[in-house]
Amino acid sequence: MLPLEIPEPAEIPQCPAFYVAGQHRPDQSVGFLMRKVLGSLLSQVDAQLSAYDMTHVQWLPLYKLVMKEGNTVAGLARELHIDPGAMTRSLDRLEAKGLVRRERSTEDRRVVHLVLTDEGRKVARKVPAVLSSVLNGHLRGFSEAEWQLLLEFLNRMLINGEAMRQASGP
Amino acid sequence: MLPLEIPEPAEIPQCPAFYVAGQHRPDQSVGFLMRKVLGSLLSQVDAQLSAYDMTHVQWLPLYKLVMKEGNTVAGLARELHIDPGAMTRSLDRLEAKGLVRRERSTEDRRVVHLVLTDEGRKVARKVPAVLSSVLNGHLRGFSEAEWQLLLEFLNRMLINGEAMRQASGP
DNA sequence: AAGCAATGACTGCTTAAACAATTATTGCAT
DNA sequence: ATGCAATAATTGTTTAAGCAGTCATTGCTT
Repeated sequence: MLPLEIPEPAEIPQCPAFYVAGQHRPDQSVGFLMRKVLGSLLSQVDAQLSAYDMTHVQWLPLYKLVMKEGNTVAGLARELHIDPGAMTRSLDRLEAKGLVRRERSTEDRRVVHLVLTDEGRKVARKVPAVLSSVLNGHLRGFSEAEWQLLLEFLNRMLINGEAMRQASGP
Repeated sequence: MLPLEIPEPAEIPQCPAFYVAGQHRPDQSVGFLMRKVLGSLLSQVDAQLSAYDMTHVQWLPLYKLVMKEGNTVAGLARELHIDPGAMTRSLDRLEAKGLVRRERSTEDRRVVHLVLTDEGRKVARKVPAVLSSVLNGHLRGFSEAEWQLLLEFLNRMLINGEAMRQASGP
């Protein structure tokens, strides 16, 4: 006999069990849905920026730079939640394209300041408008209150996630 | 003179402009927030499944297989929104680990049916419970109505995205 | 029945991400 | 002042995603 495919119940007690192991339909999973929505957002921004031969891996750092949210390798990596090593190599490509320049800091000789070249700034300045229009387009039909509620939900999930991390992690 | 860093306004008219180019704070962007939430979800599932030496790239196909949502390379690739070529190579690794077996279909000799090995089924059956507990954990404090509202919001964003795609795409 | 577009799986190539280890520099502590 | 932990950037290696192109098979079409 083959073993039945009924998964074991989770050990962790849950207050309201929205999801029961092995019983959710994919279109009801916040995880899969968010995955799809995020994919839709990114692919549409990418499409609108394809004229500049950039994909989100490349325009995200430019965006953060032009918005002045970080101007070092480690800073950008933290902002974008990617590994500093990966960031270094992405910046290599951006530098090779002449969009970004590296300048070793004089105060702290460990850090490298990243500065947009004129060409880089020209591209980076296109990003915010595209980003806004794609976000707004996906929110068509939402009321202001619904939008705020969505942001609140996402923030609450983040806080819950952080709490879980601290409970199990260190 | 350097050019001022004020981006041009989006050409596409928006009904309620939730986002104005260059003026949003990162913690108010549904995009960045969803990115963070998704990262939190995946990293916590990964952590709980790390005993099996698997990351989401590997347990996602197993999950889809055990849930019987697709049993071919192309089918899984569609389900997971990744490229068939990437799927082939992921399956190579899963096959090398002895978790999945490929069986050429007899009816349609183009397709390869994917079947979980006993070992693969053993691992795959762990996934749903972990997935549920992580999702429920991130939804702690949500009422049933709030959960449903969140799902509704995400679905509406998806539909909007689809509409935009058709308007600009083909 | 022959031609042909569509489909499924796969491969080569480039870009990218995580992880670990390395080097240089800094600041803190005693 | 010296030692030492922390930080910044980088590199090597493995795993992975996207894209284009290939080959075999299928089914439609006329």
